[in-house]
Amino acid sequence: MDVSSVLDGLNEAQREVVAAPPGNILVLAGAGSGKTRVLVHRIAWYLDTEQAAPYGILAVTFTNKAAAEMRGRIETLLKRPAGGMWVGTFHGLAHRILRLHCQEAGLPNNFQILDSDDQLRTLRRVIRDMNLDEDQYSPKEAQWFVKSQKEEGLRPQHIDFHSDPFMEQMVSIYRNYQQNCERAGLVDFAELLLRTHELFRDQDVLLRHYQQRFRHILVDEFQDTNALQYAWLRLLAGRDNNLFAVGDDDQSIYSFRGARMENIQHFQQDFPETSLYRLEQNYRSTTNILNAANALIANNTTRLGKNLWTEGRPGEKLELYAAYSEHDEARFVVERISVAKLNNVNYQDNAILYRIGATSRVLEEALMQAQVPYRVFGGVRFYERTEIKDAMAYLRLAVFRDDDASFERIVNTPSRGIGQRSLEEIRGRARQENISLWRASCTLVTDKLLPTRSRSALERFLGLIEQMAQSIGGKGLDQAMDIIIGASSLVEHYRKEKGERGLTRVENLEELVSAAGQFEVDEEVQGDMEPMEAFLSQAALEAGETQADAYSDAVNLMTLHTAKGTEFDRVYLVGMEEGLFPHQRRVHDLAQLEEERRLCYVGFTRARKKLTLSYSRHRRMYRNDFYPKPSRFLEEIPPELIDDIRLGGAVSRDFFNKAEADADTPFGPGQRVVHDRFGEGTVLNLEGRGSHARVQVNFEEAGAKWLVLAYANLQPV
DNA sequence: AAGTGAGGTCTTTTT
DNA sequence: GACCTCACTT
Repeated sequence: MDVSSVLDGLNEAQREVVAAPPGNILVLAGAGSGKTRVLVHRIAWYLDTEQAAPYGILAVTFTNKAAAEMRGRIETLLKRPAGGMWVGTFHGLAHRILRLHCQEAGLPNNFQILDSDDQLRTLRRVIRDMNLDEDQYSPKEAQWFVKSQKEEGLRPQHIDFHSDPFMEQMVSIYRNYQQNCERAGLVDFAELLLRTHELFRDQDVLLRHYQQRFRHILVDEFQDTNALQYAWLRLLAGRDNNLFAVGDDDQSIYSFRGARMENIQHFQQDFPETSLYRLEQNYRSTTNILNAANALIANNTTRLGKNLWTEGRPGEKLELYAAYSEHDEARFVVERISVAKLNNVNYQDNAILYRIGATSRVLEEALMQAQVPYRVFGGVRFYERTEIKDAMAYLRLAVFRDDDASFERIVNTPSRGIGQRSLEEIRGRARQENISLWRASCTLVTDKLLPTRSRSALERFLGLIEQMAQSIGGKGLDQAMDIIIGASSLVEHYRKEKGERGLTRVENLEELVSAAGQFEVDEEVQGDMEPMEAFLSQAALEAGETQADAYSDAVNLMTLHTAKGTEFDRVYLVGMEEGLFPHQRRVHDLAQLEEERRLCYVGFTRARKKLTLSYSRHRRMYRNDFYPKPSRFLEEIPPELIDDIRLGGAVSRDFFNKAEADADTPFGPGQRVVHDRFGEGTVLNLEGRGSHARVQVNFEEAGAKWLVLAYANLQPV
């Protein structure tokens, strides 16, 4: 085959990486430098030069989206399906391995996956059963503890609690939780990785099998790997295989979920004879944007070092808007977007980014008012919604009775007379005999150990599940789902919920039936699984989308974290305020502050043509008023790269010094207000203080007027 | 056992 | 402003 086509369209540095001799390779690739591109071409190059068969390649990412995209790009490049290659997420691949070797891994062959929500519920249960104070031993904290211990590769018996009674108790919680999971055949996310790691570590034959198979291992976004994933890779790569890792330490923004930037820094020590490459040419942004991003990130001390450059033109300067309130800020952004739309900039080429999700509300209101279509990324995903999880729990229980998490979830949903008392009985029995809740219930019913009323309620529930299991036998997935939902009375239950909420839930349940109908076993990813098995695990492993219609022309709203990996012509980064960004809780520790700065860097480098920053001098959040200072990150940008803007032509140069002014008047120029008699208008000017304060408002109908604030009863819009 | 109202909390996110 | 948990009532 023609090798040159794989190298076509790559720059010198990229070509060098793609065609590098085999061995361990670390590629430090800056934002927009063609990171994934290089990885995809590297795979194609292996195949085309016949250094590897698809069967010998393992490509790993973090998200399902990235995995799907990678597979698609490989196939496009090769112009044929990439059969036999393993492409997936760490968790997806670990899951596949565990399914193939469940016996060796000590798991039942129909084990189920416990998602974070199930895990938290289970832990809360465990803590209560231990009669511990939930304030002292919070389920959240226990969840964090269990997760981080597992990520360190530690089982309860390995943990040294240094005779600290609190830690000792945490270890007990971990132990009991794990016993619960074993009994119920449940595996949480971290467990997927840890089990696989232990499997490889303890079963030499298996390890050697996979080591000999996957001669070429490729990892994207390497800076996001956690300790366990790193150990996993080290084990699998062994001494002889080729590990190809691509990452950017400047875009490491996930330490809070266990990611270790150090993994990049230790790579060269841990993987012998590593060749290091850098990709520093950026193909995305203008010089002005890149210079701002470079200047910003240069303030970080713990960097491997990299400087992005571009051959592009300087482009427009950055813009900075100092708003009077979050409403003013939102209106400014919406107005910019609307004006741009008139100049043929599509809505979908704009993104509004923010540090925390709560910021989106005001922006959404402003967009809605201006009738600008938008979509918000993030939020609760399809398979995470209450009603969907309920229906899935019925299905899971019908398929696998020992699934305690599902049992707990639906035993009394909808309410059927099985209350706390009965449940305590069931749990006690389960613990005593070390059996699942289902089996405990069965013995309680046959031994007639409950009050008649509770017993018959429980008996009806057991009968319901048995009957479900029978009637879905041999049926297609969608039919089975339909039967389950019908028999569960969930629709009737949720229809009772007030307002639009209940309606959406019922719709979602209907949607679930069609999702089950459309589900196809992905041969490349789940070839070894039964459809039902594949469906249930997929629901847990990839919780689905939050928003569907990707094709419509709409403004994109998302948090900075969600924005990683995306790019847009025009980016609006709002809320550039101390306390909000960098976030209050992350300014006291240098490492955390630097991660905030990297987050800012990620935000800047999303923009192709135009980057607009804004902050507000007044922000009402939760239930408090804040008068924040502009973010320190703004001061780290060379001033000559920024234009600073005021609507109506008035430009203020000294925005850094006057953040505290006008703190006692709720209105500032640019603010939209409504007056009882004159209707809506925009504040033009302000004078005086206290009871003498007057505002000049330009009303849509009545024109410009001066009003005394104390009498005018103006309301912000 | 089930339904209602008060009170506390509120980064970021994937699997 | 919204959500979740808990305590109280019916």
